[in-house]
Amino acid sequence: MRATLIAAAADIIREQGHGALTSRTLAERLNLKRQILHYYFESVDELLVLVVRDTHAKAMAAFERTARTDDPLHAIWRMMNDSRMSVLALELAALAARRPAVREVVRESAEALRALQTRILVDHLAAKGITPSIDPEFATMVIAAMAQSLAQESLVGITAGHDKARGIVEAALTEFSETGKSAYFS
Amino acid sequence: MRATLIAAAADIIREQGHGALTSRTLAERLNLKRQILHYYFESVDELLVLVVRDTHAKAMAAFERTARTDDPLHAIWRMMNDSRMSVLALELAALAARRPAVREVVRESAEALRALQTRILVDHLAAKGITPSIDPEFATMVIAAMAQSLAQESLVGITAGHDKARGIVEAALTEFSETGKSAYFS
DNA sequence: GTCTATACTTCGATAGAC
DNA sequence: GTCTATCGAAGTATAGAC
Repeated sequence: MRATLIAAAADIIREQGHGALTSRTLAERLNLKRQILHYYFESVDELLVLVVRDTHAKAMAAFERTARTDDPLHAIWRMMNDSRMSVLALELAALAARRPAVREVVRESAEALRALQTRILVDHLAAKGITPSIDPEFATMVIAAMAQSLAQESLVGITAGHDKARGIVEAALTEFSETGKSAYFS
Repeated sequence: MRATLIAAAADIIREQGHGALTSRTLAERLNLKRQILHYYFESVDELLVLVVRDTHAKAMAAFERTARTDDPLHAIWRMMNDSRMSVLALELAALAARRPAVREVVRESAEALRALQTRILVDHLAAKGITPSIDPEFATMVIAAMAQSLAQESLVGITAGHDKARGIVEAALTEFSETGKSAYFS
């Protein structure tokens, strides 16, 4: 039941934003009364921390799976452009900025995910015998920044230039993935 | 007095996040009672829309000034990395995602700012007789995405890799600004 | 384990005194 | 123009019945 509540909380945050997660909205989604939250969790903060930990564990596992594919760079880019992941990440980051109890766990999660993505990139290039002409951590940061920016803009209703931008990024990833350089990001 | 309230609202949003702006916090900052908001504005939504419009006007004017400097690309990058601007932009975007009344005006603002930045970039390269090897709108999007991402991470307490990333971006801007190409972003 | 009942706080908003 | 007073709605949280 704790797991059910954590999953439902993540769904609400993803679908309606972190401001929409209250004891009421959570309970209503499961046809329960709002006091149920305090039976399973000490406070809303405790629930939020568990949502972050659960989301983090799933994201780490998913990124680790991409490392075992032919084209890990594109797989990472596709995952970060999946709105189920990007919107939730966006909301949890926004939440962390204002909730001290959530901040530390989000910070650790973000740093671990970045390190994992960088390691996947480095391993992929090493396996192909490529010495990249760009700092791998920087490449990871740019890819993540672009994916988050596109997601954020979509939430506000901005889509102009998105298809073009995705096309350019994907072409650059293909080149980088094969040569370690890029006409766009090298 | 309306202008004073709008400015104070922007300060609260910048310093404590959009969730901290209420009729109470706004009034207390000016040593007034919370009902004052409803004398000057119909609703909180109306105030927020005016905060967005005011912020937008100031940002447009500031970016237009960068067009008349020697090095408009670095000037734009510096402005977007100024935390006074980047944090407020971040908060207003987050607000827009959840407040329908604010969404449209933020969307228009973001699109106009992007168009202006792209025009400044195109004009700068044209004045130097450079034909860029990268799409100017895409370059604008990447620069904005990086600046916003660094600001967002800073709010969560992440600073690892930031100095390195800024160094790489600035070196790339220098090269791009002079040749239309870049070893990093071309 | 889930419920009812309840306490306390803060929010946005309105009415009306001064 | 700013105040006091007041409302209803929604939030977190606790106590106790079943």
